[in-house]
Amino acid sequence: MSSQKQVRVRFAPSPTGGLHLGGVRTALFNYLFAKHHGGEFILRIEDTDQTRFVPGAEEYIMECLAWCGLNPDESPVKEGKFGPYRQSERKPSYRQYAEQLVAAGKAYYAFDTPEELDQQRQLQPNFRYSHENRLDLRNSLSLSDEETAKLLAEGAPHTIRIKMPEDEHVSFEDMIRGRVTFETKLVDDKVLLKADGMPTYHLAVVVDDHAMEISHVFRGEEWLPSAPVHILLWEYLGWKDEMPEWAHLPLILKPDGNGKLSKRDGDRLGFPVYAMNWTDPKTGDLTVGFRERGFLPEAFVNMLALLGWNDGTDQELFHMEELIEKFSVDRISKAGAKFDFEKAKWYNQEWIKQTSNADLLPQVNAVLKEHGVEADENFTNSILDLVKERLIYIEDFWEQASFFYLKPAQYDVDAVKPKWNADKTAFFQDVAKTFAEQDTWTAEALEPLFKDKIAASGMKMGELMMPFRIMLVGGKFGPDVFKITELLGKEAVLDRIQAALPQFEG
RNA sequence: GGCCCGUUCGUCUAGGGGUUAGGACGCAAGAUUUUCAUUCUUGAAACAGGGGUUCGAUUCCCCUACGGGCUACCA
Repeated sequence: MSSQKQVRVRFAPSPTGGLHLGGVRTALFNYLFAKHHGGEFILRIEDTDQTRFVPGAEEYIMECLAWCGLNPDESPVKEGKFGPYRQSERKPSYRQYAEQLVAAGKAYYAFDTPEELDQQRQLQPNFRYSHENRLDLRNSLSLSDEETAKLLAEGAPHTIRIKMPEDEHVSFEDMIRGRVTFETKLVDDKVLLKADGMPTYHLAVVVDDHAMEISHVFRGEEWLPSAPVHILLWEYLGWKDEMPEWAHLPLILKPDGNGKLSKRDGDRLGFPVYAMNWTDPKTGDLTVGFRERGFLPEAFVNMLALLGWNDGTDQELFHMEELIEKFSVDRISKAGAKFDFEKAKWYNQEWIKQTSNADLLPQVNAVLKEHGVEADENFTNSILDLVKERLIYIEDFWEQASFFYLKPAQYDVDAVKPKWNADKTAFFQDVAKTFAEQDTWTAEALEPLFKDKIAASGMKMGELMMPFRIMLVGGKFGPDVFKITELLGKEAVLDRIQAALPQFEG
């Protein structure tokens, strides 16, 4: 039945927590599945009255998705036929369905206050609101109809809870895990509608998925224990035949130790956990995101897709089109995956190598600007050719190439001074003189010139190449020294030789 | 505690009744190089344990252990 359905999938983040690795990956897998099957990807905001007012949170989510290239077909900003796309704006329908369940005997009014329930939990360590004790608590099952009617008429605060069957098995076929079975007697009577009239996730997700004709649900494994509640709800609401297929994704775990990856782990271990910079609305603390840390979205998405999925070959680098084409649910692994930041960095490095200069240049220019440098694009483009494969992050460009733009502020004198002598000074004065007269300023022309002089001087190559490099660069690193010489240009090279010599002699 | 899910190198994983158990990251060594990086080559490194089933189990089944998730009027 579902195989004939239009594939429609949704991502339903809450606006309170920012978009971390797990969230983006859930969005990604939803997206890949939908697009692989030519279906639609819908963004629904799972907000409530309390959480909807986090300033900018919704925009943040949409910006993250856009950065990752996961553009929803429908969303709060791109409306379609299944709106509204914010849970807070769908409020009226939830109560109606909850009442419908009560009328059908599948749910009931519960008048217990949170305080009363807390008390129960104190008394009984394993307290569950369930068939075992629901008749001892204050609800429409234990009270007479008159009492219930009276309480409702008085406007007594109440919730609506699902009435779990006493002894049934609920089972379903998970697309990733196969058949999963639960005993209803061990599941509690979850609250469906809160006293404030807002639905809990359990009610909202079922009502919304039905209204939006969702065909497949991909969500984190942490939802697996509440799946029986959702399955029963689909059934009780009379929508059993329209129920989506389920897939519970393995969790992303801490790199060290155990447990779900959290924002704290990033701070502790020095890597991002959010797609983009995230400011905690409560504490005001800023957590650096992958984007700001210098990740290419292609690398970020690629890395996330391969965390728990592979195409069965040794291929590790995929662009989005390829991921869509090759995505397949039965290649999703079952076990949680520890996040490895080293591997994430490797993906980024590989993607920088793969990305054209033209695409990289705007970001490189931004890095230069941060350091107060404005430069000719062609000049930067040539430098990029030289240093591209050394970059793990775009920001590394500055570390690897700043000497092209700025004369070294200090030199690694320890590397040259001890072995310096008057012959070397003379050698470089001679080089400077020859270079000054040189017309063809290319690496190919300059290199033989320089090497001939070395041969003539009787000194060793290493004794003179290294000082030359340090004159130009400041340290013992960087690309081919004659390429640097070429790009720097005659004037700058001569200037740097003269600037460095006194330092080496001292 | 209860329920549910999981378990192949340190990490991400491929594989699957008979394999030298493959790849990648990281690590180590070597080659190249005027430096650093890149690149290339090589190396160390894994089937959680115990029972079955079987001629044969890392692969299938069960148990145990371990890990994780959930157990809110949060999602």
